[in-house]
Amino acid sequence: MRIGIILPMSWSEHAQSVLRESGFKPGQARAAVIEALGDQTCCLSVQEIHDLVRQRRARVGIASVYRALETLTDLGLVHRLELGSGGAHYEPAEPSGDHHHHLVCGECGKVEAFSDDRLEHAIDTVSQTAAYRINAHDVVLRGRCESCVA
Amino acid sequence: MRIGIILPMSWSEHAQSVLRESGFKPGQARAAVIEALGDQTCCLSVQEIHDLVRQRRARVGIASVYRALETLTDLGLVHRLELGSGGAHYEPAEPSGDHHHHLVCGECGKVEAFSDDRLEHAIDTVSQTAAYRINAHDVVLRGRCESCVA
DNA sequence: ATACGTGCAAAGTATTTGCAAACGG
DNA sequence: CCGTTTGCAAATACTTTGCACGTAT
Repeated sequence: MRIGIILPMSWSEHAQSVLRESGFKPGQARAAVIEALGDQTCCLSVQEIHDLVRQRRARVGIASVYRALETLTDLGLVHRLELGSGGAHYEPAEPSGDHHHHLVCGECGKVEAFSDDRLEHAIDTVSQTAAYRINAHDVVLRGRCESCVA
Repeated sequence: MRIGIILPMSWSEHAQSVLRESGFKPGQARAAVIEALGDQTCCLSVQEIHDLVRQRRARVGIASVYRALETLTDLGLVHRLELGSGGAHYEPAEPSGDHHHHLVCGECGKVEAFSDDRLEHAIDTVSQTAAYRINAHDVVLRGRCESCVA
């Protein structure tokens, strides 16, 4: 066995590399979606992603954005979130498996990330007990953000 | 102050009583939605609710179902769930505040309820620490159900 | 060459809204 | 009566699909 040199790789590079290895051909639209997501730490709506993509490359159709997001989701490169605000949100998935959950303000719609080891541990325990073979989970805390409470 | 006699009250009766106290007038469509939900222990899609409602009373429009569900959700009488399957799901909210979470099979779409004290506790702790004023939370575990794994 | 990727427009769902008629207090 | 509730149809929002053309191998 050969031991490779481990180089720091951004999420965008990682995503492109997984796509290539999975037999996908490079394309402008998908690359632009990956670039847009690569800059994010938390989730974006499809509309927001489309807007970002258009800032860099004109004439990318919304359909291509949806198609790219579906492909990336299937490969486990992005997570799809349903926050109850009418449209799905997407965010890059950490290759390490690390992940966070979300706080959603019901007033202004702001979304923030949080993570908590105890919560993750509790979920892992439940997942092992369940009759289902669990491979993913989402936690959404809903309330009002600081600004909206004031 | 008068102390009332506490009678066991079904969720349906409770919901009707809250509506009355909140100044809503009785109506056939909303009553039918409440009846349909009252029989459930777990969540139903809007389509399923509409179908159940129509089994008992013909000519109830889907719009009335949506309106009833919105009202009930606003009053905290039902919980709305986004399971990622394209449409929202609704279930009666226990007046006691007790609640459960959901296991979703990505293969066949089956949804089951589960609850876990340790998980609730972890969520409560996080909720108190957060900058947001949290008033609700959802947990969804995704995977494959027993039948689909086999 | 051949198959995949993309933009556009059209089709599909899911949900909301406008409105006149029915209904309850 | 008067305001609420409702059914229907139309409108809107979100997402998927069909198709012709571009592009990479």
